[in-house]
Amino acid sequence: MADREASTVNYLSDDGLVVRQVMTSAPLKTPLSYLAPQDLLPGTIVEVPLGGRMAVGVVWDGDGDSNLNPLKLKPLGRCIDVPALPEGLRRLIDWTASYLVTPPGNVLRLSLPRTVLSSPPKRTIYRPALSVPEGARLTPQRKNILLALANAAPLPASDVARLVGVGPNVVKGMAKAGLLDSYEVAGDDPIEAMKALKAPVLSLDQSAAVEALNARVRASAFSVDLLDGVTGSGKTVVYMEAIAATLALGRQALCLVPEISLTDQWLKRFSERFGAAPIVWHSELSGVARRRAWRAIADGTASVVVGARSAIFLPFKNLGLVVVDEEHEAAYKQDDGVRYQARDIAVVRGRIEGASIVLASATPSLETIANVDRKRYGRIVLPLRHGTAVKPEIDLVDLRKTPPDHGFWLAPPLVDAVEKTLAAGEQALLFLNRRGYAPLTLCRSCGSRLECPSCSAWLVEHRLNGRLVCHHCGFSKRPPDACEECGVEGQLAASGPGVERVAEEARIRWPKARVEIASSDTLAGPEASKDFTRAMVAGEIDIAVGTQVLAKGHHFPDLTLVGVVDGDLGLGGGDLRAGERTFQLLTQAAGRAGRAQRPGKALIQTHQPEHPVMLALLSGDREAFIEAETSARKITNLPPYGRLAALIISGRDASATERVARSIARSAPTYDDVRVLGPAPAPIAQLRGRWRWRLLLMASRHVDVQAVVRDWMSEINLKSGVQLTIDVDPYNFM
DNA sequence: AGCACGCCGACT
DNA sequence: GTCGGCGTGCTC
Repeated sequence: MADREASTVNYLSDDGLVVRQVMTSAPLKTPLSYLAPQDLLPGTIVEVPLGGRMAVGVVWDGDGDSNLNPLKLKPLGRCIDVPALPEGLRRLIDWTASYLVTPPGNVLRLSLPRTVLSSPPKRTIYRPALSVPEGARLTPQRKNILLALANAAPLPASDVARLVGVGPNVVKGMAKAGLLDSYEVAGDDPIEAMKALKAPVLSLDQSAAVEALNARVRASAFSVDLLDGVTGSGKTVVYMEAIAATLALGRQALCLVPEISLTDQWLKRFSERFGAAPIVWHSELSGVARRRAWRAIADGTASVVVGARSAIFLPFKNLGLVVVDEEHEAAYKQDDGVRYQARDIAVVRGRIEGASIVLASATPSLETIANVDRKRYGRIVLPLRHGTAVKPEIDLVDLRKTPPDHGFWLAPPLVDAVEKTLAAGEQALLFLNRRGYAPLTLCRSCGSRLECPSCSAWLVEHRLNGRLVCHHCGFSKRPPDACEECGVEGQLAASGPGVERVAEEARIRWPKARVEIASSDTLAGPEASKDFTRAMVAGEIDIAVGTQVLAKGHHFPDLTLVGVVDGDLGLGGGDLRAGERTFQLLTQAAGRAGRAQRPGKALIQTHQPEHPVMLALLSGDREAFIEAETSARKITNLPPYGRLAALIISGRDASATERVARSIARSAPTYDDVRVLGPAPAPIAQLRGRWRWRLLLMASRHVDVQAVVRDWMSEINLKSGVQLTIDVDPYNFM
């Protein structure tokens, strides 16, 4: 770094040590100062003494604190054999910490998981010997191995064996006989190289979109574009070409996906286009896979990564493109720990790295729409391809006029539609975004409800495994025989439907139909998910009853009817994005119907058919919905036209927590353009045994919310088990 | 985050 | 009388 010679205060004259800043994962406001050799580059990962132990840290940028006495500083420890943290990522960590009002060490932990620090084991790899030794037997198997290795990089025995279809001992035997040379190298398995294979045939619209995106990529400068196209318009094809253009420039590409379970079909298409699988990154990766991916991304050998939100903090060496698929998905917002929004972080990273950002969605978020309107983002519209997919016909079922029979959940119009679908030999999907059998169990004798012992939430009955489950903390127990309040037996009644109960109704109404449930409970793991998809495509299921895991991504050619059991679910509550989210989810769910040659139909059951969301769904007029929602947010000064920050005060002691919340509220800032609401008990007042109070700061868009919050927090001294969490741009108001 | 220091219950 | 419970506080 060029600034070193200028920082004379940092020189310790005699032994050539300088003061350097080192960031550790300790939740401190700034990095700490240490004595370091002059030639140590920022980004280097080192061990440092910290509070009587050795901690891992990253050499940070900038000079040390000149107020510290250099003679009292400690020297840093050994360097760790890991690629350095790139400059762009260091700047991103600083920016993110400042934006979220959280210690940068907390953000660093997202970029530097512990598992990547371990050294890869030594491996033995093999290549053909330069000359064939005398008397070595050349069996056909051995010949094949020599042939396979002739033009390939040296490989470990197991890989050679797999390539040729023999056991690994054949390879080792050849090394003993002198036919192969073996040597040891350190490092994880190398990454397969990508090469652009056959370019796809594109429609005219798709070609135009590809041209526009690739011009952005080739400019090698920061840009953001909304790729706006309904399901079936070929968004994936288009942004894959942008990835190809990025690879051609020798830069890396990242594709963010909201849930990693969606990537199966994506990975297949990717391999067809690029001849190798991309690196995947998500929370369930094993230690070895994590280390291999992280190091390959840092040293630049991994050129394409597909990952969940945390992948935005990976140490890319030369990032040229980030695609945020389904950019409107709430899953991009992390809702505990460091509460970041990966889509927003992607845009910031694009600015730092000089990269192109592509936000892809059929139902863009209002935040993105606002940025398009402000001309900060470009917009590339991808119209529906003619002949390949048809918008489903959407109808509302007014539950007030045609209610379901007592004890049932499907109203007569939906029952009729399912019957017609079954008669035509086609498939129906009943959509209900509620897991389990019944969301509530109540006692008919005393009226009490079964509640979680450590959360203020109802226990959800799951009949498939015979338990009552808390969806917030995971607590579960066997259903009791008698009411715990009044002791009366046999009076506990399931109330309301979940997918299991709707499936039960479907089996009663249509005993011959093959009914399957698809929720995160029944489709846990990629295998179960693949099985279900296969059975649907093969026509082995007549009626699928599913939660939102079914609403997206999959393509079932014989599915022609989607029934939304409770369209109003999610419209209530104090969530500012309730309408937007319902519109997006129901649009997606309805979009499952009739994607192939057969026209589809979607029926949405609702108690409020006059609600703007329902009217927008009915007319298929997305723009009208956006306009109405936009003007409502403008009037109320809510995002994206105002700023929000939530303060969550939590603790095990109910009254101490309330006291702290009230005292924080009393010291709230009093500026124009800033309002503070609360404190109010959180809608789920107790979660995992902790009582929670909330404050909401609302400000105009030009207010520096972070500065206001930092200022406010500087006067607050927390004590005695009460914790304060700051959530900038909150999504979750529970 | 870790880890030490610090004051109150059941044990060799 | 100690061993250790985890509440509070600091880390260059």
